[in-house]
Amino acid sequence: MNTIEKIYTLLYETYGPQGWWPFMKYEDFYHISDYSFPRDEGEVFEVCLGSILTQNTSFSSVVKSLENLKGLDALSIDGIKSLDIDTFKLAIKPSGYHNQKARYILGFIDFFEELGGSVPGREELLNVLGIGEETADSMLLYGYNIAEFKVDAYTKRLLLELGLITEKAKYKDMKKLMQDALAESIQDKKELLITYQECHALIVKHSKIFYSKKPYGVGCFLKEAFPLT
DNA sequence: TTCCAGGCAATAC
DNA sequence: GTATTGCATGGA
Repeated sequence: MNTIEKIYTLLYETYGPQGWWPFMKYEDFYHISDYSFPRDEGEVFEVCLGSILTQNTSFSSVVKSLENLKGLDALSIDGIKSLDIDTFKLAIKPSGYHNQKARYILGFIDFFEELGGSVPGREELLNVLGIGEETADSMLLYGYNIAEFKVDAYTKRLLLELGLITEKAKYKDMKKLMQDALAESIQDKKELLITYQECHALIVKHSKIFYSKKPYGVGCFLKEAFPLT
């Protein structure tokens, strides 16, 4: 087992399955151990919407925005389109950058509707204003069930602290590192997809505890298990 | 009060 | 291609 696989195993044994993506219709927003989601276009859109809203923002703030939209009966494409722009901005205000994100979301809706239910390519997504590498991978991984590993600030912080990358590592470097390592002993496509989904979620779960404030990694059992590997 | 959150685009070299 | 800056709110 390679180091990344060992890290994943330790995290999974510690925290259990996370069951991302969280959905608003559930009491606790998650569907632990149920990987049949998303199961319709509306849920795919909810993941994409959340992916944009959560940019540089805590998910608890995103939940507030989603609840605002739900309260306006606007947690859907048609719902959002029925709102006037100021009402929409106000609803997503808790997530920050509401002026930008409102533009991004409306632009994405146009793109999403043109897809007509087909699966967008990664490059295609990256051409949409407001969608960068992480957001694209978030949509593909959790919205479209495509095995594109999602790297975020936590992932970099953790890999850095464990000495597995250098400060210069780019998004695509870290993504390849994670994907290749996790794919090493997994042949089944669905199992690999679920592993990518769980792994990112577990990294966030773990990092919220040990890598949110400096100095990073104090008390982190991964650092003890893999001292400067 | 400061720091950080499940980033991205525009701009300047 | 790399570095810097603006975008904004909420919680610890």
